[in-house]
Amino acid sequence: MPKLIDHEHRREEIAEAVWRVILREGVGAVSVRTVAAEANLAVGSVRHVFPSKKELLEFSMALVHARARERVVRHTGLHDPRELAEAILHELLPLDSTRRAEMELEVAIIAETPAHPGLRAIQEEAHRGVRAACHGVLRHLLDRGRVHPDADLDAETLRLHALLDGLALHALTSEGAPEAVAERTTGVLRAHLDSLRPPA
Amino acid sequence: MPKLIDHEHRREEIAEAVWRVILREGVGAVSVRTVAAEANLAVGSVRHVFPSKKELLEFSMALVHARARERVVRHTGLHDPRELAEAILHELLPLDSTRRAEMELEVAIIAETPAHPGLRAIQEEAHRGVRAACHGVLRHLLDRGRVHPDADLDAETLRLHALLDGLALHALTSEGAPEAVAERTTGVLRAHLDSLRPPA
DNA sequence: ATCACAGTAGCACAGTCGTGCTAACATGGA
DNA sequence: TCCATGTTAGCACGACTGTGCTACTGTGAT
Repeated sequence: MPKLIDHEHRREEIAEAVWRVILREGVGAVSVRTVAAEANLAVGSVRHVFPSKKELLEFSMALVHARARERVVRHTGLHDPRELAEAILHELLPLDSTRRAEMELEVAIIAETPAHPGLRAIQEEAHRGVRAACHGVLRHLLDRGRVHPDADLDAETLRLHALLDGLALHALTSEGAPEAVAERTTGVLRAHLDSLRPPA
Repeated sequence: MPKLIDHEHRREEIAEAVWRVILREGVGAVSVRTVAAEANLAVGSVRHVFPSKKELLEFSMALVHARARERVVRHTGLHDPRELAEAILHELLPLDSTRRAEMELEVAIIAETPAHPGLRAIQEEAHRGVRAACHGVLRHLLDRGRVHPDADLDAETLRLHALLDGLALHALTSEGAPEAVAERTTGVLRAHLDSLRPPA
């Protein structure tokens, strides 16, 4: 038997190279050659693991969502419902460079769907995941009396989800120091959750 | 004097060809050649008006915003504050094919900024415009007693703006019949404006 | 020591890209 | 009628693209 390579690990290394290229030069700069150079591999090696560009791109984008999902579930043990809510929702906002990169990649995915229809399903699955997270957070808050009992849970889920993604988009495109942007973003989210509380 | 061409008109025709290419095949498919073909012009004619691809792309994207702005200001005469608010905000949501196309182009602009830094300023100007529209709408509602007088106008502006763009993003990516999506989107917005009203 | 074969390296092909450039064309003022 | 010139048309260049393909390398089980 010849030398064996951990395929999954290699695929993730290459996907991360794809990410770096997109963040630095945009999706348009992603090519088998640029990615191979970024990963310090020969083109042949990349194509050995990803036979076509389509698979390269789809795997890289799906991995973005997988990583985010991992981070979110890591918070599910928190007890205080408000703490849990903010921890989970903050994972889905571009508050540091890692999460910011994820959001930039998310936009790139959406923008690329006309050219790569295979990305649509990947994007939709992530969309449903975030929606479910919003629903879960609100349900938890409602059950613990932190949300007005007359609230329409489904409607509030739509509103929170839209607010969350809108804040994410704005944090991505707005100018200013990262800390100031993060502070403003979390402030809006905090105020929104406050506005859902039952009267004291 | 030889044949004269209305340059401004020609530029808009070409920009609309750029839009069609982006919507059908993605930003990556925009090239001097594909755009010339889409506009039924020779490459030379396109390059006569837009000497480089950079200018072609930047003008096309700026025109997206100009068109949207035109539509928004057309509503400024409305009397009822709530009617005015919804009319303006609806112009900024992808509720029909025209506005949907605009939102797709908006995402393409954001995704292209790493590759074309000149688009950043264009995007930021549009961002400030929408923010100002949200502020104006809320100020108007507040002055007419349709918003709780204790409300923090600046904070509510940030929240409404994020909600609006989040709803726009979701209307863009969500599956389902366009009418159903539009109904759900406007419903969330209506509920949000209701939640800002002073107690009866 | 041998050798099957996973992994690496890279050439070749046909196609597209942006841009510099020249040449033809057509038209309105003289 | 004639010509200056705005407009159109398109060739040429070097660079880049995705993919098919072959040749080489190194390793670990036999």
